[in-house]
Order: sequence, then structure tokens, then C-alpha cells
Amino acid sequence: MASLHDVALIAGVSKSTVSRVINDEYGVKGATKIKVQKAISECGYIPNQVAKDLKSQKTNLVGVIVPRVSSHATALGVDGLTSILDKAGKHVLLASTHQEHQKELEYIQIFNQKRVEGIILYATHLDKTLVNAIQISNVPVVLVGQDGSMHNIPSIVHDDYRVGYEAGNRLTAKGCKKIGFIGVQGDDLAVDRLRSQGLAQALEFNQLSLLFHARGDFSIESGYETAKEYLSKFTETDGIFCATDRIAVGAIRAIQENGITPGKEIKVLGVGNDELASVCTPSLSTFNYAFDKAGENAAKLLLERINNQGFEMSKVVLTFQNIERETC
Amino acid sequence: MASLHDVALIAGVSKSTVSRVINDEYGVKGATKIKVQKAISECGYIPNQVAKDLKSQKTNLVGVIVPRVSSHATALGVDGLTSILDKAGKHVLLASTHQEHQKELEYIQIFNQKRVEGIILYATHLDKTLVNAIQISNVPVVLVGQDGSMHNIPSIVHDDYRVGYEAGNRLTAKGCKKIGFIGVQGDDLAVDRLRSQGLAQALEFNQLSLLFHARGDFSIESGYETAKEYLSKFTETDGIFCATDRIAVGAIRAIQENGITPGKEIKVLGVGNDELASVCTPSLSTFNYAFDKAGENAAKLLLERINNQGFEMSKVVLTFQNIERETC
DNA sequence: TTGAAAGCGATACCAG
DNA sequence: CTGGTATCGCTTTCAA
Repeated sequence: MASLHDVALIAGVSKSTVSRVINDEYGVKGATKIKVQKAISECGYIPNQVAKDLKSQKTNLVGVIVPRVSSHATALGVDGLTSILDKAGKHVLLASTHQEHQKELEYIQIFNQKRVEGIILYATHLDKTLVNAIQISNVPVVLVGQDGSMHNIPSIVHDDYRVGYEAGNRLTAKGCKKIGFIGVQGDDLAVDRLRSQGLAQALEFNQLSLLFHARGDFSIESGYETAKEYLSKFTETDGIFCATDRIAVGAIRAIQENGITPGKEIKVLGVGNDELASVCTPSLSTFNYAFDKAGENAAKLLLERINNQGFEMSKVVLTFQNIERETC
Repeated sequence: MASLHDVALIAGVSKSTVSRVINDEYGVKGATKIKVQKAISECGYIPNQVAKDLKSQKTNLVGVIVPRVSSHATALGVDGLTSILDKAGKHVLLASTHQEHQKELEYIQIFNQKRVEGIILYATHLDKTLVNAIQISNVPVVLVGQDGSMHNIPSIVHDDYRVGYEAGNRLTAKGCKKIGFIGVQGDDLAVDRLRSQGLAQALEFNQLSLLFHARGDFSIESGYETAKEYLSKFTETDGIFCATDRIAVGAIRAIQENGITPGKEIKVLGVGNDELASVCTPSLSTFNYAFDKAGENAAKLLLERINNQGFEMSKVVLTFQNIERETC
């Protein structure tokens, strides 16, 4: 592959001159410029960005780590953050951990070696080793989805505790007394713990208590299975708060299979405002989460940290909107 | 940031020796090794991959260009391809064009400058300038979603003509006689042209002809609006083939608004087997497209081309499965 | 207006 | 077993 050197030889000038032409620097004679440009197209020269990056000590690269891209939250998030980073002239190095936690550590290290300027990490948990890996990172890390602010890690989070609280209020306002929660694995602070705690808090405020706290994974199928199991154990259930819309969609199916109408005998609430929620029958009442804004804000916050600014913000908490549909 | 040089100074050895320790090369005295390792952790040395890449003339980087990541096809595709590339030790540089065609050209160029080893391009069209940009690319490009094989561009495609043909057969088998098509912009060969042409071919074979060919975009909303408009124009419609499931979901809503039951008076078919299709009511009959396999195959084919193999394959055509549900 | 040379951070060959 | 040196492809002073 042709290099500056080759172009210089063909054009009969020095590398410096070729460099000047390429970078449109002023102070090159017109004739020389043309000679060089001819040489460039003649040998199909393509500037080597790797060499430039090394020389300039600047990569314009941002690393993004996600558990998987085919989820509502991450797909919209990635679209959001790329649109911001694009405008800032940054390029995105994308890594999917495919749900293997230990890969998060690996990629933080790899990205540091690749001299990215910052990292956006979509997390589903936050343990000691991960916090440590983030803290020893040489480049700023912005967390999305989990709150790392107590460890001084800038974070973009949704208002998970309050969404639980609001869910409790919406369900009790509709007359529910026996309310259960279907969450995910317990180490997911944001999705399982905070949302359920907020719910419990609201119930307590209304002199009620949580009927059950079930756990499955993020799939529709799991929502179905889990709901089926708990509905047979707790036949008195009249309200279910599901940690995500997909789980709720599964739960709705389980309820219907029992010959019960979701939204009447049993109210159901999800979280996220997944497109599925508007399309299923009965349509799912939920909370709109601004996943695209989460990505955008993560990108903006990271850009500030890269420019050694934005240190006054420890986290951004995104609000949500109640979406009223048929199930509650 | 500390470099080999700094480590060498601290340890009191030469850069060569430090390099040997880092790369675990044999032939270093135990004592020296320990000295060096101490120096490394002392100054927090992190190997510079940019320098390595320049020296080794190898980046292990693959560029991926998508119109947007938050679509069923691309999100699943990216998950599929990252899992394959991961195993091959390749990293992914991701670019979203946010539907701006001209960005495809830009990114092909940028990726070439970044010395990626290959490019996977999710295309929604294929015009002369794009073909040209691909052909002058110094690194192999694999196309996904559109067929570039006639231009000698290796491609992963779904069997779009045959899916149209099969749709025609499924609809006529259910007794439909007045069948319309709702597609997207006309320059989308795969999604609009091929699917509609296959449909027309099947109808012709059954002594029928296409009632209408409507065009909108990829959104549910557009499917709804377009269906509404054409149903009022063509009241005799008894079958609609939609280019995607999302469009079909919108169409179903429009049909229901007219007091008609989708699946009875008017049959509906979509394409893709989006999760929405199984969740909406009535559930949508469709065709399962293996979007994850498309990504995996693109990655595999690209890896072969990177290794100067796989030249015997000009394209991979992925098959589909009929998904029978309530609307047809 | 142009060129020579140093240097970014690593590797690899050749000496010693 | 270890060190010196050239090199990857580019930018950037400093001289001419």
C-alpha cells in the first residue's frame, strides 16, 4: 500500500511537501501541488490514520460496551450516542459482552490499549471488580443504566426507584390490594432492586405490603413462565408490576391463559414503553423511558469529561412519563 | 502516559528487554523479568496498541456500517456478527449513517484510512456511486441486505423474490383474489422491488394481477396511514402483503378501524418475524428471516476474504420459514 | 517555497 | 541473555 514516501518519490518532492498538500496547508506552489495531486491519484494513495494517530497522540475514538445490541434500551441508546459522537468527529469502537460480565473488564483494558478517549459502558450490574476496573482506567468511563456515582463514576440512570414508587401509586389508585413484582436477577440494582423497593415503599405508604417478588430474565418467555408460576401460588393477586415491558407482555399472556382479563381483575404495569406495549392486546400501561436520550446524554457527558470539563455533574437522572393504556 | 522507554529507564534495561518481557518471549533472566515487571506496575504502563498496529501493519479491526442500529434486522445482525468477529479476535468499528446515503461513502473512505481489514455494509439501496466506492475500497466489503453480486461484491441476502412469490401463494391459497402490496421507497431493491415482483409473479401464475403497489417508509405509523389510504381507494381488497412486519402491524390497525377483521375478510402477511408479529392481535402471519444468521454469515464471509479465501462464493442467499398465525 | 531530520511507541534483527 | 538500531507512516520544527 502506497505511503507518503511513495508519493514523494513519484512526484519528485519531499515527504514534507506531500504532507502539506494533503493537509491543505498554505505555502505550497501551485505547480508543486498539482504534481503531488497527480502522483497521489496515480498510486491510489490513502492516508494512514494509524500513523497519524500515533504521531498526533489522538485517536478520536470512543469505546462503547453493551451486554447486547438487540435490546430496546441499548439499540436506541447506541443510535442516540452515535448521533452525538458523530457530530463531535468521534468514531465508535463497539463491543458486545453477550452477557458475560468478565468481558466488561477485558474490553475496558483493550480499549485503554487502543487509546480510546473515553468509554461508555451499559451495565446490568456493578460489583467491586467492575468498579475497580473503571477506576484504574486511564480514560473517563461513563456508566449507563446503573448508578456508579457513589464510586465517583459519572452515570446516566433512569429514575428507577421513583418508577417503582409511581407504579405502586398507579396500581393502588386503581384499587389493587394484592400486588406482586416480577423482576430479574438480584444483582441488577437498577432493574430489580430499585424498582421493587420503590414499589414496596409506595405500598407501605398505602398500608399495603408486597405480595411476592419473583425473578426471571429479560425475555417474554420468562415473563410468561414466572407469572404462570406465581399466579397459581398467589391466586389472590390483583396487580403485577413487571420490571420491563417484555416481561409484562409474557405476564399478560399467562393471565389470559387463566381466563382472566388483564386490566380488569388483574392490573399490569411494565417499564420502558417498548413498541410491543402499544401493539399487544390488551395494550400495556407502562412508563416511557427515554433510552435514546440516555445514549445522547452519555455521549455528551463523556465528551465533556474528555475535554476535562463536566466534573460538576456526578450523575444525570432521566425522568419518565406515565403511559396510560388498557392494562392499568 | 508511560511508554516502553519510561519502563526501560526505571528498570535500568533497554527497550528491547522490556518488549521481550511484555510479550512473554523466552530468553530473559528471571531477575531481569521481575525488575521489569516491578517497573511496569510502578509507572502504570499500558501497551500502546496504536504503535503496535503501525509497526505490525495489522489492526484486527472490522468496520460495520448500518443505516441505524435500532431496527430488528440490524440489531440482531450486529449481535450475530460481533459474536463471530469476537472469536476471531477482531474488533468492531461501528458507524451509523442515520439513513443518510452519502455517509456510506464517507465511512468507507474513513474506514480505509483507519486501515480496517474489511467492511460489512448494511445497505438499503445500491446505486452507481456506492458500487464504485465499494469497488475502489482497498479492503474487502461484504454487503448485507442488498445483492451486489452482479458487481462482484460478495453479498448476504434474504430470498426476497421468493418470499414475495410464496406470499402470493399463501394469500391465494386462502382464497384472496384482490391483493395489494405495501412497500417502501422504490430504490430499495430487496425490500420493495423484489418482494413485490415475486408477489406479482405468483399472482400471474394464478391468473390474477396485483391490485395496488403502495409505498411508505419502515414505520408502523406509515403502514397504518398507507393502508388506510389504499383501503378506501380499493374497497374490494381481500389480501395485503406488507414488505415488513412493522408495516403490517400498522395495516392491521387500519383494517380494524374500518370494522373489518384482519385474517377473515382481509388476509395480511408481513416479512421478518419481528417480535411484534407474535404479540399483536390478531397475531400476524409472516415469514421468519434469520437476521442473526445474516450477521454471522457476513462476518464469516468477510473473515475468509480477509484471509484471501472464500472467492468461490459470490453470495449467500438465506432461506425463510413460513410462520402461520391468525392473519392468514 | 521546499527539504532534512527528529520523534510518536512499539518490534525485530543483528551484535556482543 | 541483553542492547543498539532501523523501521512502520506520518507531522513538525528548523534551515536553507
